[in-house]
Amino acid sequence: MSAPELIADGSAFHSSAVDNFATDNFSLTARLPGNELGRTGVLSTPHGDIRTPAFIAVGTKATVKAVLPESMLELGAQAVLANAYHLYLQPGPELIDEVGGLGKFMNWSGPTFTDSGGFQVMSLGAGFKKVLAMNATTVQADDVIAEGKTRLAHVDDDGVTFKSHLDGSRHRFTPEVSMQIQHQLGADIIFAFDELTTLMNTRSYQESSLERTRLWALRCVAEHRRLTEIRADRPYQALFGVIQGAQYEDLRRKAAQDLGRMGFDGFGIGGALEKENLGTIVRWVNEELPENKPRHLLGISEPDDIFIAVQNGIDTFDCVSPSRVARNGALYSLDGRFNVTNSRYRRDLAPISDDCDCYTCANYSRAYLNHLFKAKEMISCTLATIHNERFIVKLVDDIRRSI
RNA sequence: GGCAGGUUGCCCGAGUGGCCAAAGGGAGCUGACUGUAAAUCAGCCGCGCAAGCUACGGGAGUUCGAAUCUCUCACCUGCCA
Repeated sequence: MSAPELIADGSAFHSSAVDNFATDNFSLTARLPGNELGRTGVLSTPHGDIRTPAFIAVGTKATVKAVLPESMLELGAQAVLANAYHLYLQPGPELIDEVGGLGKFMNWSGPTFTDSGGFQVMSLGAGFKKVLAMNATTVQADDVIAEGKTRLAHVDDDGVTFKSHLDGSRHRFTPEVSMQIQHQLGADIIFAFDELTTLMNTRSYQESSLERTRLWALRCVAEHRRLTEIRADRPYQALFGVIQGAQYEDLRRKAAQDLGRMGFDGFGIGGALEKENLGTIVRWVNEELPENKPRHLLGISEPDDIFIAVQNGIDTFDCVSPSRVARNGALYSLDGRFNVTNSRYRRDLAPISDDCDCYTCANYSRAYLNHLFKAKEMISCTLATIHNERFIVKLVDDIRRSI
């Protein structure tokens, strides 16, 4: 479906029946042979199509850090994901609404996503980022805070109270508020407000949290419908529900069934994902979700994770890792990730990765990158990010072509 | 020429009798980073596997014990001639 068609179709979604509310914005184009879940497709948005599987670059504060939008386009990024919490604090959703929405504001003409602020419930709250997708731990507690950090978010059944990390001011997010902000930001694909737990939480906390997220999902759908009708002149924004449930099969399957019936346009899979169980957890969820809806894996993109995710039916995913890691001097190559700051690259005139077609590899050596990082030159972040983003985009392109 | 101050590990710099192989930075080395409180964070950082050795400008002393006190030499920095 082309963009104008989809906008025209928007009116069709204003019917009152929840089940008919969602868009028909996704079409499957191929399946991974001998595999029930893996597939390719096209996800249509008012700002263009996304060929899936696709890596969605993260630009939290309406910028992929250190890189121009033009460079992102050039390296093949299909869409960008920003963050409602961060843009709410700065510069404020009213401003972005006024100037014509996120894409226009940041000069990105392609598709855009916004995350709901749900991630910040965890990252500013319990704050143990380490248990997101990495090593599990046997310690279980419901109120652990990373050492040396002050808790900035408190959850209750109605919503979350945040203390701004910028100036300490208090803010309140509810499912409705998140929807309102995301409608003002105007991204093509927005996410339901959810609570992100960690692997540290107890089973009983996971259960009550999941129920909270389910009720929030219902409220998000209702508020999204209301706002969509009010703002019927705008391009339709697709709403994705977020499946939580941590490492528990019954909770994951139940969440997928529950949200699968709520009339979302697509789904995000989020929360505590033990790296070793990533494929299994994604499979549980995708076996339950409606097949004709896009599935986004939130916050995952290490190369090995990408293969597993796509095999198990993921269509899109986003991740800060390629850009964050790049800014810290870690670069992807065919032989794995390495730190260019290591002294052994001081005189290495080879490009970062053999067989990479990115701007950085075409023009610069490891030795030069090593120097730029050592000298703390800003361009180091730019060149390294361009490479890592291209590396992941190309990897996913290659996977898509092979399906 | 006189008076005063100074010389500490790769660099800057704290330390003025034992708790000093010597604070803290920086540099160097390594690691981490998965819906971004991140151009961030963490560890190592005289030699030796160790017992131990060598170290606070050089040398000589005082003391059970000196980076710390005394003498002397060298160099540096102020101010006065």
